Amino acid sequence: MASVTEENYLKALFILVSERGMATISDLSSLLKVSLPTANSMIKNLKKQDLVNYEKYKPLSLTEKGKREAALVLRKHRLTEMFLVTQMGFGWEVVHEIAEQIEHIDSSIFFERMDELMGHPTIDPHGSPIPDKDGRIAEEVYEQLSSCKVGDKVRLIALAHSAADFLKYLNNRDLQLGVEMKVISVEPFDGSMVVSYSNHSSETLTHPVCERLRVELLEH
Amino acid sequence: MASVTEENYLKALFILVSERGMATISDLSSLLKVSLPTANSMIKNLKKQDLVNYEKYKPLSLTEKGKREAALVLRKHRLTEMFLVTQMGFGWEVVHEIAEQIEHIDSSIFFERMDELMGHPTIDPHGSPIPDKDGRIAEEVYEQLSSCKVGDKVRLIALAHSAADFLKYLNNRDLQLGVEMKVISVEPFDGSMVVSYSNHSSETLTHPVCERLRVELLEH
DNA sequence: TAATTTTGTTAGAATACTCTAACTCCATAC
DNA sequence: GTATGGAGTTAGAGTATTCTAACAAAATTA
Repeated sequence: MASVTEENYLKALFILVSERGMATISDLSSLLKVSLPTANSMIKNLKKQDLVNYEKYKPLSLTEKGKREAALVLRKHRLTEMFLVTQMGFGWEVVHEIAEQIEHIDSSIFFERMDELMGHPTIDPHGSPIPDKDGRIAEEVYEQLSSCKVGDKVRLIALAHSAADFLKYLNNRDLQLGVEMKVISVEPFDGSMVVSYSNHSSETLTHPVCERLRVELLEH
Repeated sequence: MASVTEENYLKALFILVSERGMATISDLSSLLKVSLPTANSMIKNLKKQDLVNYEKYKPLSLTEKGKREAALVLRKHRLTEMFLVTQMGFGWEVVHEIAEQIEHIDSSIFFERMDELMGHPTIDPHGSPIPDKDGRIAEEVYEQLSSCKVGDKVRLIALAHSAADFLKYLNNRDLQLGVEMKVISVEPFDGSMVVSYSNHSSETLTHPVCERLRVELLEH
């Protein structure tokens, strides 16, 4: 079985590829905060195990085997996050850190019991899909809030990132998954948006925020 | 902070010393299933960090600092075992394996929340005391069943070991913590005992089993 | 296209943990 | 009291993961 380090590389690769369509060694190196040669040699190692496709100077991808391994780690991560929120009462802004560690626990009964206790959830507390036991994962087909137009009514479905700072920012504005929002105006210069929702009649969100909010279009 | 490996050495040392009064490098080596030279060099490393007292060819002990570190790992282990049993519905025979991994998670809020959700338990599912946040641990003052005499009435309070095989053996005989037992007879030859409890009127327990059952004397 | 910057690679080394082989110390048995 | 066996030690090496330094390839910019 893959080591903790290897699992982290596979997971990072999986996330990079699903977010940007591709990944390079320097993407990995900066995401995992290791030097370029370190990432380089780990990639060679993973290639040898038939977990990544790799040719010198070419972009990286996961093999089927690698995808499956990565998705199973992601499954453990997201089940854990959901467990921490729904069963242990943690806020969504703290669970990522803990789940980063628990995702490497090697115990199928532990995660199966979590899954069972929660009634087999399909998304984590940030709206990301939880892969199934075979490593299959639902496509994320949501739009970014930043691509919406003035007048659009949308529902907040998921977040593209789950850094604590970002989640606290949302907490401070009462922005939770499921909230229905209306786009009041869009600033062409910097892409910031003014939106209304619940009892917030006019909240300004900067472009980096709007990019990370994934929404379902209700009407426009 | 101590690495996972270091934590395992400290915990092993703590348990050996509290069970046998002392520990040697070969005790450690066999408990942790590493070679003697491996244990030897790790002990030198721990001595350098002022976690163990060690002089060449002499028995080992933990420094105050080492005891505290070890007790905090044990706290995480035992809180986890209790959580797995009381909050997640696992049997006491499977929790040790999972707790062996979770005890190394570095997150005080995680374990504090466990503790809180369970109402600050003082013992784990096998009757062993849970050290407090400062690493203080209650003395275990119980007797071994093996030291009891014919006619003694006792209550099962704790187990000296928690290997799955042993716990399944107890499960098969409906032996749980709290059960009141009476010593019917003792076989001088091999130290095995016949006891009665609940709806078991005559159950034979071998000496290794009786040694591992910790009891409180009710009357004799 | 030539120059520059970014990205990727190789070489060589450090740290943590592990091992086997070979030797030494020490307690105990005769 | 010496021989012997178990316990402890040292030396030397291997694996996994990481780094820096130096160089090469590819992409971008001028």
